Amino acid sequence: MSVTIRKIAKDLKIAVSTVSKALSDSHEISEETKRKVFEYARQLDYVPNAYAGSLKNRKTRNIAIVLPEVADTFFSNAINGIDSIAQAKGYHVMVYLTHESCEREESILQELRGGRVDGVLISVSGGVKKNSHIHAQVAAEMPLIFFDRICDEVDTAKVLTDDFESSYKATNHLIEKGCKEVIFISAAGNLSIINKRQEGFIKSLHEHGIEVSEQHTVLCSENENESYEIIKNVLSSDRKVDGVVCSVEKLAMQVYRACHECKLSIPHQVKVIAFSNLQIAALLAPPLTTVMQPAFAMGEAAATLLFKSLAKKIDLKKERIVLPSVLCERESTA
Amino acid sequence: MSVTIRKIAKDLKIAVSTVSKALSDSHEISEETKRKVFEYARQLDYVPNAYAGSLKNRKTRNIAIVLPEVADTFFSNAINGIDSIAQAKGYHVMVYLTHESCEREESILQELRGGRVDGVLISVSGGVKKNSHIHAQVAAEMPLIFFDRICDEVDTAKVLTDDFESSYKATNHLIEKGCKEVIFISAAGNLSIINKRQEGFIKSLHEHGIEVSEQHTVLCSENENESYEIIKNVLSSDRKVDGVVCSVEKLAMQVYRACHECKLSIPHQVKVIAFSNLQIAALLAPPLTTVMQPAFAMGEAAATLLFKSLAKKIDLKKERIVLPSVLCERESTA
DNA sequence: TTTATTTACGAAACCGGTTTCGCATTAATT
DNA sequence: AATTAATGCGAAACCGGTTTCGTAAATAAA
Repeated sequence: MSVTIRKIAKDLKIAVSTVSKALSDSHEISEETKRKVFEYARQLDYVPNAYAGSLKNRKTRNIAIVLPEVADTFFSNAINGIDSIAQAKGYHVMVYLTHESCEREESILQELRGGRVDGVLISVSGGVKKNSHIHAQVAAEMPLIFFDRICDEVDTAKVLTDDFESSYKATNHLIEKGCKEVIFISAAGNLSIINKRQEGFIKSLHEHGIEVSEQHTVLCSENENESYEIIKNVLSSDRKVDGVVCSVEKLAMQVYRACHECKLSIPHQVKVIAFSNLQIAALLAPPLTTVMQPAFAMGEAAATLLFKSLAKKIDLKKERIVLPSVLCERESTA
Repeated sequence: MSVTIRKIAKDLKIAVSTVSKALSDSHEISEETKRKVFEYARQLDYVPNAYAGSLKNRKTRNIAIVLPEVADTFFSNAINGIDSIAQAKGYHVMVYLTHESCEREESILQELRGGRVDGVLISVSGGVKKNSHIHAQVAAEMPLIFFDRICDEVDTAKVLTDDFESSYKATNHLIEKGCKEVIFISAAGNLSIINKRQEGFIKSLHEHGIEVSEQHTVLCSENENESYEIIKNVLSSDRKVDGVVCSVEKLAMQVYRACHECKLSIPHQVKVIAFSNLQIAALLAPPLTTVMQPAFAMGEAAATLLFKSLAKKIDLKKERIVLPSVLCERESTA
C-alpha cells in the first residue's frame, strides 16, 4: 500500500481536499497548513499516483513515439532529440516499434486512442497496406505529428528533411565524380520519403541527359540477405554499375558486402553514397560518403510542436518544418 | 468526449456494471446481452480508458526501461528484445534515458514509484554518486530487474553476461597473437561490469607472467574528444602499446581514430578488440574483432523474468541469469 | 407445492486524485 | 454596530473503469 492523500488527511485530521490543495500550493490554504502537509508528505515519502488525476483532467504526461525500429542511427538519434525535450517538460516517453508492419502500427494507434498518452510522434512503417485513415482518426482525437516518414494524406504537423533536394545533390555528386551508370536502391515499401528521394535521383539523371529506365531503380527487400543477393546480382551484371545511391542506411552495408564479395573496389569501380547517420561512416573501408539527416534536431522539432499543441498554442494542421540534410563527402565517392 | 461504458449503458438502458461485465465476457451476463453490448461498442468505436481501471487493480500494463542511452547497439538491441516480449504480452514500454547521470536516474526512479509502471528493467548509469538505496526502495515496491549494468548491492533479479571470462579470453587472444604491451581502456564511472572486465584482463596478464601496473588500465572520459586525446597520448607514447582491450563500444571508434591519426597500423602495430555489438564491425577498416554480447536475448530474458514476477510465478531475489558473450575474431587482431 | 439453487442483472462502493461549492470565522467597509 | 468581503477549510461529486453484493425471476430439487 503506497501512501495516499487520504492517509495524510486522516493522520493530520484534515480534509482530503485540503491536502490536495496544499500539495499543489493553492492560495486557498494557509502557509501554516501547507507547511504541515508538505512536511508530513515528505516524511512518509509520498509520491502521487501518476494516473489518478489523469482521469479527471485527461492529462497523462505521457507521449508516444511510434517508429519502425530503434536499431538505426536516425531513429535512435531522433528518440534522443524527442527525449531531451520531453524530459525538460516533465513528460514520459513510450516507445512503440512497428518493425515495418502496417498491421502492428494500426493496432498500436488503435490502442493509443484509449488515452494512454497525450500525443503521438510517428514515423510511419513501410508496409504495404495503407492505414492513413487510422492516422487521421487518431489525429482527430489527440495531437499527432509525423517526423521523417510522413503520411501526406493526413492533415497534421510534419517534420521532415529536404529529401528531394538532397537526393538530387547526392546523385549529382556521383555523376560529377564520373559515374556513368548510376542506380538508386531502396527497400520495399511505399514511403513518401523514398519516393521523394527517387524523384530527386531521376531529376539529376534527366538533367545530365541520361535516359531513365526501370533498371535505374532497384527494389530490395526488408530482409538483409535477400537485399544482399539482389544487390550482388545487379553489381555483378554486365551493366557495369559504377554508382549507387542508397536510400536507406541498412542497404549501404549490403552494398559494401556485395562489393567486397564481387571484388569491386570502392570507389574505383563503384562509388557509393548513402542516406545515413552512422557516426562510424568515417571508419568504414573505405569511409562512406553520407547524406546525414538532422535526426536529433528533427526529434526536438517534432516534440516541441507537440508540446506547443498540448499547450493550445498552435494549430498542428498548419505546421510543416523542413530541415536540411548535409552531404558528408568521403572516400567512397572519391 | 470519448465514448465510455456509461454512455453505452445509458443508450442501451442497462447498468454500467452490466456493460463492464459484458465487455470482459463475464459468465454472469447472457449471450444475448453480451452480443448487444459488443455490437454497440463496436459501432461507437469504443476504446476503454487505459488508466481508469489501473486505479482499482493497480495494473497499468506499462513497464519502464531505464538505461544510459539508446544510440548504442547493445542497448538498442536489448530494447528490441524487451519490446518483443512486451508486445507479445500486451504491455507497453516506457523508455527513460539517463545519459550516465546518477541524478537523473535517481529522479526517474523516484517518479516511477508513483505507479506509472508495473515494473522496471534497468541498466544503471555510470555516474559517480551511488544511489543503490533508490534501487532497493523501488525494488521493494515493484519488480525491478537489472540487465547488463547491474547493481550488486541490490537484492533483486539480474541478467548479465560473463564479463570476467569474456574479458579474460579477449585479453588472452591479444597476447596469443603476440601483443607484449596490452592496455585496457574504460570510460569514467564505477560500473560492476567494467570492474569485472578489468579483473578478467588482469587475470590474463598475471597468467602470462606480466607484472600488472596502473599503466595497464587507462581511464577515459564520457566525452568523445577527451577520450580520443587520452587514447592518442597513450598510443603515441614510448610505451609502444601494441594491444588494446576496449571495454565499451564507443571507445573502439576513438581507438581507430587515434591509430589513423598516429599512423599506427591495425593490426600490425596495434591490435584492437572491443566489447561491441556493432553489426558493421566487419566493414570497418580493418574489420574489428569484437566480444559480442547477446543483447537481444538479454532483453528477452529480463522481460521474461519481469512478466513471470508480475504473474507471481517467481521470486526475483533468487533470479540470476548469465548469458555467454561471443568472441568474433576479425582482422583487427590478425 | 414448497424450498433451494441458479441465472441475469442493477445499485453502489471503490481506486486516488481534482475541483466545485458551501460554510464558518475573521477582516474590511459603511 | 451592521453589512460586506475575504480567508481557510471541509463535504461531496467526479473521472471511467472494476468488483462486491443484493435481488428478482426462472429453474431444479425435495
